Amino acid sequence: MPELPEVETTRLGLLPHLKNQTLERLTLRRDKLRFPLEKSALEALLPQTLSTIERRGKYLLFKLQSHTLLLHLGMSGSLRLEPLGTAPKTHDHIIYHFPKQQLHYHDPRRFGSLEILKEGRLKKLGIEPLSDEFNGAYLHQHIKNRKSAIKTLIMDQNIVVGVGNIYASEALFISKISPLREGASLNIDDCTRLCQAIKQELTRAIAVGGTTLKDFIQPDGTHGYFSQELKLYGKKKQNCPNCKTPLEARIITGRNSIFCPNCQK
DNA sequence: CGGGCGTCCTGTTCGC
DNA sequence: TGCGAACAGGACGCCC
Repeated sequence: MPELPEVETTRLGLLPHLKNQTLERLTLRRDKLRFPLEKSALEALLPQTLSTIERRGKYLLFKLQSHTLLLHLGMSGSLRLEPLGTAPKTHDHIIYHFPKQQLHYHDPRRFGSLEILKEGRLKKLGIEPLSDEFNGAYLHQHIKNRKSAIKTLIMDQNIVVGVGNIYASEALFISKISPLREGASLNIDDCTRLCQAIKQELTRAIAVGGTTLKDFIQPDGTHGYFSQELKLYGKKKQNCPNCKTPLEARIITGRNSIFCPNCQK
């Protein structure tokens, strides 16, 4: 479930501990995650200093001197710092060894990935949702000829990155737009409201995540999810928090989608 | 290129 | 109560 806020919170939690530390080696405990792990190529790169950790969409970029390691958490991935010598738990697939601690990549469903960043790998990604470029005009331009449901379009990483099923549903609820509407049916004003809602939700979630940063270095690996704040997620069969109409659940492009048929038009 | 769907996985929740 | 089935979900590949 990591969407942009969880990835950003992870980045912010790790950075003070790992910036400018030497990544001495990696332990790869399986041959593949989502993709085969490039074992020999990864081993050949190390040791190297980790200069910083950046984020692009839902990807974490571990910047080494000569290369960048690209990590995606998939839907069940998490990272946690552990003392040197800590034994891996079930589903800890990768261990990053640093001089004073080790970083465990944990991912029960193994939808995540680790690869050496190659030229062009991220070139199709859309813009960052928290950038100034992401606004009503940009969104309108990119969806005005599209027949797909608006929810599918804001989750399309080629248009805007970082928005997954949870925050897409929340943002549509806040902006009172039905997730079922065709992209082309939204006018500039709809797009502006939706952009603002996306930015607001992501920003709030990062802020809440920031208050629970310590969780990322706890052995349980708990994330700073925003779950108490979510208005719809996990609430099928409940009533709209605004108007008390029963919430509706529909599958949109294979994703369960919850919305209020009264508030969201 | 757009759009729809299947696929990868396993822990959790659901329904009989 | 206990069991198996369905579900959860990001990104990519495939097909039309």
